[in-house]
Amino acid sequence: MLKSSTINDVARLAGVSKRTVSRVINGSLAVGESTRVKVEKVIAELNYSPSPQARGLASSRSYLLGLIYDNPDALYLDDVQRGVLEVCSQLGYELVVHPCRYRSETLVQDCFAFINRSKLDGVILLPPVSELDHLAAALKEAERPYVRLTSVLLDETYHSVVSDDRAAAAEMARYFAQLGHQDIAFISGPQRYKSSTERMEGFQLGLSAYGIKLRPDWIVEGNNSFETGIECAQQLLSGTDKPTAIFANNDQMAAGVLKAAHELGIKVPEQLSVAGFDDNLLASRIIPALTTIRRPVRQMAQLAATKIIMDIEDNRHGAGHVAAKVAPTLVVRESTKRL
Amino acid sequence: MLKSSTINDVARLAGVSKRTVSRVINGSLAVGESTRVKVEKVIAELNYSPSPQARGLASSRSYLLGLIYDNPDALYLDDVQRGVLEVCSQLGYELVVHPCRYRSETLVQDCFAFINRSKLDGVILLPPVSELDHLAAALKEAERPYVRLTSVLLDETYHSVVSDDRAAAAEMARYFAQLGHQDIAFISGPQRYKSSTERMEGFQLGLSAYGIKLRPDWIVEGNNSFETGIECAQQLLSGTDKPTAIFANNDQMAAGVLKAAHELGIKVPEQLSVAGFDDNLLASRIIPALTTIRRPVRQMAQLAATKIIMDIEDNRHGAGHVAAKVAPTLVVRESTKRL
DNA sequence: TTGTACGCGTTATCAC
DNA sequence: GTGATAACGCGTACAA
Repeated sequence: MLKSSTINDVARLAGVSKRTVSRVINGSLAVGESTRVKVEKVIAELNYSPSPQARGLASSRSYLLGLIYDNPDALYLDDVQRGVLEVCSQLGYELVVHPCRYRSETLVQDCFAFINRSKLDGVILLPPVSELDHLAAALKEAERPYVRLTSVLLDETYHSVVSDDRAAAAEMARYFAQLGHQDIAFISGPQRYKSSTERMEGFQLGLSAYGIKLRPDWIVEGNNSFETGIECAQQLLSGTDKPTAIFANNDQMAAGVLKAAHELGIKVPEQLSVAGFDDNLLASRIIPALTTIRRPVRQMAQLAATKIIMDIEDNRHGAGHVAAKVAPTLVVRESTKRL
Repeated sequence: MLKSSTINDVARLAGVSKRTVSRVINGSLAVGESTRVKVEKVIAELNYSPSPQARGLASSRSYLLGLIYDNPDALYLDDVQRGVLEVCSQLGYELVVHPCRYRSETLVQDCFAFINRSKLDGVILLPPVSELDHLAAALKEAERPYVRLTSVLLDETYHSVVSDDRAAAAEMARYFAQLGHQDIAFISGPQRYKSSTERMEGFQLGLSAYGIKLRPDWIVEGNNSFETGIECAQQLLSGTDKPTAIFANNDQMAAGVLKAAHELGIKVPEQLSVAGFDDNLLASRIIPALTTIRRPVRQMAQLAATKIIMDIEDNRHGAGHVAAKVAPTLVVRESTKRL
């Protein structure tokens, strides 16, 4: 493990002082053109790159970003990680991951232990953890840069990247209505999640534009799992009059609906249209392939990384001007059909 | 962002020297019992934790582990991350993720740039990147601790955690045979992956124990994607005589087989038994639920983290004695049936 | 058993 | 514009 060259080596070979090299590295304007060129040449020759460790020690920064989440959907997570990395690795940051438990009493403490231990420069919060206002408040209090990925604006724009789930759900409603469906059911996610209420309200709003109102007994709540999707569907499909279409809060539950329908001998999409939300791996693989909503997760992650780095590098104003809202899109597949 | 306390604060309040505090932190034996207690008390009061930054600078370590992968399966990745973190966060390490491109010409350079930039203490390699002997060789050459997660032993045991895919595939063969199947087809993964050849050979070996031999034209190669799964299945199921069972190299392709069978009007499992490998999210959600092989991914990740930290902390001997092999298990669901 | 002094690689404060 | 020099927080010869 040959030790790499240091700023001293560069300084010596370039015949200048450490301080000057440091200036060049950090793009200070106050360096003579010829000196700068000379130094840059040596840097290139030595293949030198500054040590984040030492850098951090001196400037109390770590060049480390944290990703905090408690997310069941691995695909979503992977997408986020890749999006964040595309931005941050280019700017000299690395990403440290931190799964946690949303319902833990000690969540805030856990997060801060994580942050302090590694002296993270900032953290990105994924839903549903991102919806926790007290966590965000604590972060703000501690003046620790953070960005929240959410389904509705909950914070200043420089702290937020939001996907307009409400509008997306409304679009699904419009699509259902235009397919001729009137008897529509909705399987919601846990009401404690903002994403759940946003999607439900958006769906209802979209439906009402067509004069359609959801029957109260056709709004049931699951916990976003495959299993509760099955249970909710069984409940919905066991009555004498059945819905002709079901919109589930996510793909997992929609898959559960498919399963339940299959067991009840109900054909999808011939007798029942089903749609989900997320467009995760499942959606395109399952039979029939699921009509769903796709969020531009990768793009959201990139925006989040951009914002947080801007904030860290003392340009919160700039961070506020990066787009904060992205639009999910409807993906039509095989699980929905004109009535 | 109030600055946290340092080793000096602890020393001052405990009325001892820095050096002594340092000894306590690092568990040196050469500290008087009363002194130790006193120091530990102050540490607790101050909620002090040493800065990895400064620590690293002084001892040229970073307390950072890297995870290098180019993996299509997000669920697998998530499992690995959680497994690694369970171990390493407890021992004061953090995990930095690094997706890369398996087929890149500059893969080794990329990885080393990543490692050197953050001065990682060690890296964990996931398949298929873990199968690259020249990467491992470079790591060894650079004396950088690493552990490879593979499907067959490719390296010293202290560099390896392997799942016995060969044995697992053989078990699937036995299961198929005992179900009475004789006309069996196999969809392999890319032959450049060791995991593919291991599974194929294991399957063939297992079958031969029952006097069954795979017809050459019933061994087709996909690239582990859903799409190639469909294509391979179409090819397999278009002839006059069809196999009664298909074993695919992974769940994605098995899902493709289900899709193709569905489109061809072939009922699974009544007319065709299908099995996959991985037990990823898909397997239990799809209709019919997939019979497959489950690897103890979480456990493998924990073992890998344990080994690498042992190696880092200069106990390679110990690392070699941690289990290096784990056994995947057969998970029977609905997609297979007695002939 | 405990303490002193210095080094790790960088940034930041001043002078010049 | 440039350069000594002092931090930053911790580990570690070397002494005591």
